[in-house]
Amino acid sequence: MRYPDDQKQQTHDRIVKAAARRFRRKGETNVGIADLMQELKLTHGGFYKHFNSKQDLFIESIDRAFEEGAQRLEQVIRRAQPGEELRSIITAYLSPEHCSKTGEGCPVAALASDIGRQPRAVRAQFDRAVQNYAQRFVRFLPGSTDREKRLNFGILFSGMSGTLSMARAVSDDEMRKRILDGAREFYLRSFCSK
Amino acid sequence: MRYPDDQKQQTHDRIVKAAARRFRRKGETNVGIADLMQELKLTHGGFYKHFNSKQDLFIESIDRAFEEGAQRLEQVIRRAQPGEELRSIITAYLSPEHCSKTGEGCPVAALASDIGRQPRAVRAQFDRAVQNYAQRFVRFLPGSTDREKRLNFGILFSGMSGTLSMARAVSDDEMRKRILDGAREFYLRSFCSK
DNA sequence: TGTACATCAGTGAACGCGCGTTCACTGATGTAC
DNA sequence: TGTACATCAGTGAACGCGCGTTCACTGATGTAC
Repeated sequence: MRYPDDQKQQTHDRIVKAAARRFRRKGETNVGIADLMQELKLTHGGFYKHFNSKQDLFIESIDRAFEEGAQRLEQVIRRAQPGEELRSIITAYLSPEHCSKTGEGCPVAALASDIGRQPRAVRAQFDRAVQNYAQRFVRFLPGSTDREKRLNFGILFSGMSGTLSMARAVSDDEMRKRILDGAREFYLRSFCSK
Repeated sequence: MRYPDDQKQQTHDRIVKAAARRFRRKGETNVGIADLMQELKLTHGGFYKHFNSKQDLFIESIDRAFEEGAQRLEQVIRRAQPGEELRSIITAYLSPEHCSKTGEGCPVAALASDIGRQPRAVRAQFDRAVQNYAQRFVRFLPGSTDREKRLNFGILFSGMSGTLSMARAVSDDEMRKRILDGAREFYLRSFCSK
């Protein structure tokens, strides 16, 4: 073969990585295959050597975005004082940095409403990605049973994602800050002081 | 004039009303002018007698969606037992009915991430609409000052909107139910039992 | 070792299609005389 | 009262454009002999 053995896989990964960011930043419909490939110094024709359709790429991108998000979270946890893990998670999630970096941030906050409009195949992948994501972090949530911890995970993350979306939609900087600060205090109070 | 005096205004309103639903159901980019006009038995050319651009329609639709949302909420409040208003609001917001009716439901849950990607003009209108919406309901929120009530309003509604978006994105019916039920209990506990 | 051939990731022109927007036009009515 | 004209909401063909997808092709390399 004229290309190194793993070249195809590498290109595939580069496409998914770039797409995972673009989809979060611009939304599903506003990402074009040609633009995306051009960013990677490739031409649009080659795209279909790697994916059957834009939808397939979107599905893989969801997975990738959750994996990135999980790794970011694990880093936050590693840097936290023992016992302060959840506090760190909430503070990082509702920080101005996370708010401004949509493309590198939480896929739920960036894509939930897009995904709600997608066909079942996409939404089923979302289910799996969320479940896997949850599994890696439930242990830091309050609750005496696994069920309870999972429930709290869903409440906390879906709530924070809504706050983040809202903060991003708002145009006034003061208003955005108030939304983020208010919610941060609330979630810390509700989940970290028991 | 060949048409009744208020015909133009009426058509304008019909377009905005239909658009407010479509935008929420399908997302900003997935709504086409021609389809929208066809729904109203009109042709696409006439659209520009009423609006300068699709963006202008989107801006008016945001207002309209919030107004509809506010009226729906006021109806919920009117039907509630005195003192149970906030409880009714939370229960209605996180109900399966609201979850399944994206087009008729809360504009924040349906459009927040779309709006975050829009130019300033659109987002500024969103600010105003949210402020006005808040003003009509803050009195039902807990808090000893107006500032505190407003803060709680933002926390509660942005949180619930995230939960709703998440519930809509998920493909598994059981999972969706768990998300909604869990969050409903949580918000009732946090905001209604003090 | 040298040569002919097969492989296949990536190229770029072309496809049909739907979009937002423009514009010359229509035709029922109100108004001027 | 009758007629000519102005108005203007709505029509529908046409515009340029970008999209997702297809496909015949390229050309550097590995392999067979």
